[in-house]
Order: sequence, then structure tokens, then C-alpha cells
Amino acid sequence: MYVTLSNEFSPATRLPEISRPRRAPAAAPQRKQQAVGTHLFREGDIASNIYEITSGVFRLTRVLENGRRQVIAFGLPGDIIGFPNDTLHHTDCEAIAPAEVIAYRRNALDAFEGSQETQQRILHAALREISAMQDHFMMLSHKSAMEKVASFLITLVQRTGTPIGNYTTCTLPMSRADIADFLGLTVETVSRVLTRLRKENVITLERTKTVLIRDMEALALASQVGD
Amino acid sequence: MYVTLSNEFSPATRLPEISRPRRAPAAAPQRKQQAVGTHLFREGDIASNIYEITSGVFRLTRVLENGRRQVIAFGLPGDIIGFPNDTLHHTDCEAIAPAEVIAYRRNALDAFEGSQETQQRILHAALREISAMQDHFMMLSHKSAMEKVASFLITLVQRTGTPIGNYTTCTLPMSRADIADFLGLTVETVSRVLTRLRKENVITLERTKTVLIRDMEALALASQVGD
DNA sequence: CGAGGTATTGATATCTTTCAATTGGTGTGG
DNA sequence: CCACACCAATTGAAAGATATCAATACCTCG
Repeated sequence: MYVTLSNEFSPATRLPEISRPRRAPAAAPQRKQQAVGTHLFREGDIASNIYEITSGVFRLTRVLENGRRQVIAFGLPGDIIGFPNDTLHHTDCEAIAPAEVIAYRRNALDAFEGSQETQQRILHAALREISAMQDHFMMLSHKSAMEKVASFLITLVQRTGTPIGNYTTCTLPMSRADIADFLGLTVETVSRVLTRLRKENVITLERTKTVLIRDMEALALASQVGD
Repeated sequence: MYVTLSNEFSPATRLPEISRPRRAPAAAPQRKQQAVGTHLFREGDIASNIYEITSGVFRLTRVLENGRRQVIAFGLPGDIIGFPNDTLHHTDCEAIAPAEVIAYRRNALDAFEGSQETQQRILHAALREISAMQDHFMMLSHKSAMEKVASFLITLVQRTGTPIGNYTTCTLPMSRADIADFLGLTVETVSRVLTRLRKENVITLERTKTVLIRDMEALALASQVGD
């Protein structure tokens, strides 16, 4: 799924290129613009749609009993989001960069509704999602702060980075708090790790939201679990 | 999914009772016994089947580059395991208690093969799995060692426990190392937490593999994320 | 009964969090 | 256009939690 931070494994929940619709599905999917700060759906909403992100970035969150928030994932172009648990969405989903999605009717999931093809697409996206999340598990449980942040940067750069000369640059549309919540760290720790990477000339930070990878090799090394 | 350790949310990937097969699917599913210590499948195997566990316990693991092992999940009766990423299995799967499964042909997933009904069942199991894994995320990232172990015990007891008088008992078919790997802790920490729970008269341990819950309320309390 | 793996317990080290202060960036109104 | 205010990010010092290293106790199986 989305930003899963496992360079070593499968490349997140993206639709297989091959299975692009070759004919229009029964109920035509709907395009939808989504402004920054607005919710595509909220936890508990009736899941009437499933969405494929065509551009922008979404943040999927959940709120714990005690009010603390967990960032479940970041949705990037190509991802499918909004898998319902039953009939309800189980996360909040907010655009953190101007986004566009394609909405598929939820009951495309139900037998005899929606094309077999759409159903296939979604099923396979779900299976990829599961695989990706399993990768993320390993991340969360067995990696140090440095390894987590480095992995996060790598994944983000791989999926949204743009090359500049020999280097690659990439925007961090999310706040430090978002990153921290996603990785299971605190803001301070994330900040400290970024500072360290900066001081070691692995990355450069411009205006806190833009990162330039100066030494991808070192970053990759830092993301590896050191025994 | 399997043992997801989120009492506060959805109850893991089990098939919805309602959607039990009402008629035999095209290709009849196969029953299969699985002895302790034997593998149902291994990472990298071609995923020819998907399995529904009818009894026993499985351990799903993955191996990291450095040789360390991550326990992705424990499969309990009612769970569906073996979701393929593409055509390959992405975890090892070993029985840790004498088990029995129903095997469904993998290509039941592909359009026009297998009954629509089986496909539905699997799709919905996959969706539940995703939801359950998201719960597990929160576990791994925002809970302390005590909270993790307590949550783990609760889930296990809820799914496999047997009442004895006012108390409930339950077997831990997995080793401390398995539990530690699953929760992202070390064996020592798991052991220390169990000892503490024992000293506080919340649980009793008999022969290290059997746990008796003496104070479920206290255990539930210990599993809650304390601000 | 003995051997070998598994679990527990203890002491110490390491990492991350927490608390607190400072700096930096952004937007608004004078 | 600058100044202020507010929120986000960084930095520092100390506390807390878990990991690591090491030793001992406990099962289980030949």
C-alpha cells in the first residue's frame, strides 16, 4: 500500500499496468478533485466508493481511545484507498497535497455488480496491500529510528522524487508529526535523525518541506537493519 | 487477520458467518492435515492455493536480509492465510499446533475461474485482513511492552481460550521468541512482562506454555494505551 | 539421568522519549 | 513592507524504557 517503506520488497499497492480497463465498466467511474485539508472520507463514513489516486497525496489516519492519532499510511498516485471493512471506512482520509482521484462504486465489490474486471483490479490491489503492510510490519518492529526515517525517505523519493542532475529531490507534503506518527516515533526523534543525515551530508533540507538526496548509497545503507 | 492484537477494533480476518458456501464451488476445496513443524508453504513458493484454517495454529514468518526473522502473524482457526502477492507466497507458514486446513485453488481468484462466491469470500477476507493489519499497526507503534503483551494475551484468549470456572485458560503454542518477534520485542522483555503479570496476580503460568487469566479486568487495563 | 534447548533473572548499556527552551517560517494587520 | 503572533521544527538535558550481555534455572526428550 501507499508509503510502505520497504524498498526490499514489493512496490506498494499499485495497480498492475497490464490490467488497465480495456473496456468501460458497467458503472462509469467518477473523477474527483480534492483540495488540501479536505477529507475524502472519514472513519465511520459509509463506504460508498473506493478510490484510485491519480495525483496528489492523502494521509490516512485513525484516532486512538486516548485521543492520540495514528497515521496508517500515505496515499500516493497509483494507490487504491478506501478499502471498506464492512460497509464503513475505518480511517480518516485527508488530502495533504492537491489531489485527484477516480471513484469506483463500492458495490462493484459485490457479486454481479460492477464488472468482473473492476472486481479483479480491486482484489489484486487488496492483495498487494496486504503484502505491503506486512513489509511495513517489519519496519515498525525491527528498525531503529534512523533506519525507519531513511527507509521512509527512500520510498518517498522512489515514488515521488524528481531527478536534479545526479541527485534527486522530493517534497515532504506531510508534517514532521505526520511522519513521526506513521513511523511510531516522536517529532523530536524524527527531527534529530534528519539533522544527523544533514550533518553527515547525506541529505539537504530546504525550507523543511523539500529534501535533496545527496548520497543515495549512504541513505540506503542507513535504512538497512544493522545486525 | 490472524492474531492482530486489537481488542478495541474489528475481530480479525474471519469469514463472515453468513457467506458460508451454500452450494459446492466449481472446483471442490481440499481438506489437508498439517503436522507440527511442517510447512504449509514457504516464501517464494508458487501460490497454488489459499487456505482456510479449520483447526490448529500456524506461524507466518519472513526472513530479513540480515537473517533475522519477523513473525508476521499467527493463523488461528477461521483465518484465511496464503494471500499471494503475485503468484508467489510472501511468507513462510509453519504449523505450530496440529492443524487442518481447507485448500482453495489459487486461480479461484482469477476471473471466470472458481465460483463468484469463493471469490467474494476471499475478497472480503482480504479486506478484513487489511483492516486488522491496520489495527496491528497501532499496536506496534504506539504501545509499550506491557501493553503489547497484554493485548496479545487478550486476543489469544478471546480466540482460543477455554473457560475454567470464573477464569479462562489458554495454551501458548508459540515460543517466547515467536511472541517477541511478533510484537517487536526481545525474548527477555516478553519474559519480564509475563513475570510481572504473574507477580501482580493477573495471570498464572503453568509449564510456560499454558496461561491462566486470573484477573481479566486488570489485563484489559494493562493493554490500554495509557496517555 | 543427562543434555540441550528454552525461559527466567540480573546488571548494564543504548536508544528513544519527555520536558523545556529556542529558532524558524508563514500569514495577517497595521 | 515591516512587525507581531502563531504554529512547526529544531535543539538540549534528563529520565525512562527496552535491548544487550551474561548467568542461572527450567523443561523436555532421548
